[in-house]
Amino acid sequence: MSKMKDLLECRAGVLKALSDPVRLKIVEFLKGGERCVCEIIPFLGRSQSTTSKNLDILYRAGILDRRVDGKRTLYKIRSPKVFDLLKEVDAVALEQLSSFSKTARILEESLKSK
Amino acid sequence: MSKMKDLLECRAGVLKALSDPVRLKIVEFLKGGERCVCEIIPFLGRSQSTTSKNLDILYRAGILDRRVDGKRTLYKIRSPKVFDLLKEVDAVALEQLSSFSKTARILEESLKSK
DNA sequence: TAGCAATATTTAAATATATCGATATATTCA
DNA sequence: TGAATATATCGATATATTTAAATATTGCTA
Repeated sequence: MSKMKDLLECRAGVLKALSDPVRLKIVEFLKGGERCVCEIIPFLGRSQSTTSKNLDILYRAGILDRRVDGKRTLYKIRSPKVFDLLKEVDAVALEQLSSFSKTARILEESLKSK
Repeated sequence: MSKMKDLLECRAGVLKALSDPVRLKIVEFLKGGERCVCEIIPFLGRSQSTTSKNLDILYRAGILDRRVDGKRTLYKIRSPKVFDLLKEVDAVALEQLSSFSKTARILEESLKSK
């Protein structure tokens, strides 16, 4: 009965793909819709190879869709459910960290200013 | 204006704490309510020090609460919102991976048998 | 076809993470 | 107080991750 183990591995896969600020930034950027890698690179401010690798990680985790158009590659969010997920992450971070004032204040203000 | 950066770091913190199968297993176990470390150790099947360290990671991420009672330490889920979060993770994994049949089938069956 | 442009992939180095055995710190109890 | 128990912390090691430079690949365009 390692069904439970498999479930936990799947969950961990999605969570791990999202647990990096650079990749979260990509997800935020793609909120605006499909984007070319050539637009994502300057937005991230990382090297081309780093950007490409992080996009690939999100793609293989099933979070992004990819489409080749000529010599461009375009990425987009596969399902808006990711945003529901992130909303829950914020809720957990907010509620559960509200005692540890510093982090909570940062979060609260970040959310307010949206 | 690195508010966005801070927000992303907070998110990444919560996500990173949860992105490990051992720690997800702890969270599942604590669904049953508050538990003593001495109960968690045999359940996990990891060393005492590993167990203690993983509990600490979840505690410092604000996901678990900790209470000392005599020579025991008891841990529990700080807020049931974590389960909402994990539900969204499952939803993303399911929907977005359903094309990659293998992983999806594993997940689907895991969820069915609950 | 030659050459350029956009991406992906490979490689290597730096950093982070997971794990365990050993040791330290409390707390209870005789 | 001293022994026993429960847990945390330290130190070391193995593994994984992140990143960037260099290289490879693919599709345009002249």
